[in-house]
Amino acid sequence: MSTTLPPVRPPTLRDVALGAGVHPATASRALNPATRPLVNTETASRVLRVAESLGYRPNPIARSLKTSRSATVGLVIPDLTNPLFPPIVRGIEDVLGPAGYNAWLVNTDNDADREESLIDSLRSRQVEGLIVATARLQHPLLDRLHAEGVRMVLINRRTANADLPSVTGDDATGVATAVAHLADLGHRRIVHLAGPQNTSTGLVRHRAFLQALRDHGLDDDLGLVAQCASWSEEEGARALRELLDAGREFTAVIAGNDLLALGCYDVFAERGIECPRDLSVVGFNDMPFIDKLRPPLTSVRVPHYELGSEAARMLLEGLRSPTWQVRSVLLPLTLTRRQSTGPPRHTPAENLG
Amino acid sequence: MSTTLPPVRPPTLRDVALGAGVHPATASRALNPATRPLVNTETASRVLRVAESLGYRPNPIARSLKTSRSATVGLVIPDLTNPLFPPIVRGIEDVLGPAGYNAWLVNTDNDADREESLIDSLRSRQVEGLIVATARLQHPLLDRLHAEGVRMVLINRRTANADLPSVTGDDATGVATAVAHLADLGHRRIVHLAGPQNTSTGLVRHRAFLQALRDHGLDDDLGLVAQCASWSEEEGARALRELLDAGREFTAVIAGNDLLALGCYDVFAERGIECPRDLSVVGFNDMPFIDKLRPPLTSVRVPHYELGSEAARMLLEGLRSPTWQVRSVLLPLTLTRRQSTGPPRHTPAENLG
DNA sequence: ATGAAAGCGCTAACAA
DNA sequence: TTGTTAGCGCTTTCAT
Repeated sequence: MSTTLPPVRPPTLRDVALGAGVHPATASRALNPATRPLVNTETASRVLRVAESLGYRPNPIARSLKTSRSATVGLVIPDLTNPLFPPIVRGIEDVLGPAGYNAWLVNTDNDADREESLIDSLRSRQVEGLIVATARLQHPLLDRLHAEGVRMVLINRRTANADLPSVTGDDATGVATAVAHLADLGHRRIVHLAGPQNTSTGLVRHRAFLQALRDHGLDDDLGLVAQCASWSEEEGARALRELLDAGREFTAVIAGNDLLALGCYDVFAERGIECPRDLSVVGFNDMPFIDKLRPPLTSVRVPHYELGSEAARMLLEGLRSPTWQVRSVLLPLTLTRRQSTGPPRHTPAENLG
Repeated sequence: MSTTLPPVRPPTLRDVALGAGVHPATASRALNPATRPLVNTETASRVLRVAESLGYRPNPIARSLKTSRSATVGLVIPDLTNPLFPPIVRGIEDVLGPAGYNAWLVNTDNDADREESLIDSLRSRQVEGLIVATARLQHPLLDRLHAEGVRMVLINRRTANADLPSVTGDDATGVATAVAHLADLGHRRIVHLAGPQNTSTGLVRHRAFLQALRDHGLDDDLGLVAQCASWSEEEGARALRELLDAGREFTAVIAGNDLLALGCYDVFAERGIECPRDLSVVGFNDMPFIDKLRPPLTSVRVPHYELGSEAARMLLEGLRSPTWQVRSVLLPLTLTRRQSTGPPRHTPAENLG
């Protein structure tokens, strides 16, 4: 004997206005802290009370449609399964949240088409800015977005186009520190597993490596660098095997990142190489759990959380000021010394008393 | 002497309609594949041509406002820095993408308030469903959402309320397999580091452990379980120390998950315990890079990618059919045997010929 | 201090 | 097959 109830529809601004006996426009003004001063204090509090009692929640979609804003920024990640990114995301969210912004994450899987379509979908949802972790040195899509005036900060990697604001690690200094550490231990023949040269991290670390060798008066013949096609364990293992098979003599390896270094560990096991007695290794990033390896990996620590928080701060600044002073920030890196580096087995003659 | 140009406004449906000489409604029908059959083939192709040439992109915000739909689902993650989740996300996106859906990720940081506000923000953005990885056994918020008819699938963990559809690993069987493996190796005194008992994974694994001990006729006094307050290395280390300090005798540890097992490794180093000679360890999840530990960790593999893809399929089904047959799925787990488990040092007397 | 009116861009009855 | 009309829920001139 029950009467049919109308479907429960969430209360709208109109309902609040009706309940408070005011026009929707007035209710809108009362509800928005920025415009609240425009309305009579008593009226305002009445509106707020009614809104509260009705459980009114403003509809952000309607608001976006009207204002073309969304209080949201998009986060473009190449591969979430890389342990690098979660701390970056955390850093970004910790800054964005208190500022009233949400972050929407998308995962491109390192696929340029997917990247374009995802960025498209974010933009059409009125995200107010982008934080992009997928930069390649040549990146027409990002150049175009920048030209269109899209608010955007690159993170972790940069493009060759220095007009795009970015927050990255100071890779060159990081590599120099790693080389200095190994040279101090007595190493004279150091090799580098270079990451993809179409990324700034791959290229900068590679160049800095060669420069550091020269600075320390170490051998810098090109045979001491092996190219990796991707930032993966497999490529790291392949590259190290290549150097060993070519009969190169070396006592230490600087890997372009920790995943490449992880690949080296596989080769150690495979070929009975003992680390660091036979070969020292340095990684890059100091990613989570890397200290749990045997031996724990010496790695150049990149402050990922700070990368994220700094990029978020920079973007917020850009969203606030219409004329945006573009900057690029390099954050300092530090070497975390662990047991994967030690003196070379045969101390070179020139180092003996 | 330049005239002021109007700001470049992205073309709207109206612009397309104007260009094609039709009414906006007709243009809308032509543009939407589902309604295209309603319009004259020639007209349709004309509209499409104009849309193409104008670079028209439908505005999903306006569409959402009108239709109350969004082609988007929300993904609620407790802590993205846990390596568990990236593969889950990948599995979800791989199913959602081809179905025309986007996923928006949010990170609750295990904070119930943050969780509520983020879910709120997703819902107000008209997400059509939720995949929730934050379930606790008692979870009033999720109960309420379910009661409100929100389309939702729990993943990895469940609530005590079995009405909520879920996709989880078959933890009980997984634990039984681990115990069987250790028993086969000759272990008689096995301890368990139990994860938080307010999560289904923590509780189910704990109970299954006790059951498995009984099934194998092993000792099951309660002193062989140590409680961990969180799924962290620190708690794992603390719990193991507690058992050792209490003078418990045991030859093997089943950790509630890999992070707890990682904590055990710290204690091994600290106390000069050699694994597996002095103590065997089994982890849970088989998370990335866990095979790179020394010794590589034996772990119960949870098929995270499949958890994600299955949950996504289930949710899509729910979105399509108004009457949703709620199911809960348990995916089978498998033991990945590595070098952290071996026979106990002293084979118990009853096992000697 | 408040109300009236218009419209953000789209879709879905309904009518023709 | 196409056009008319109305409205999703909100904000923002403009007028009072």
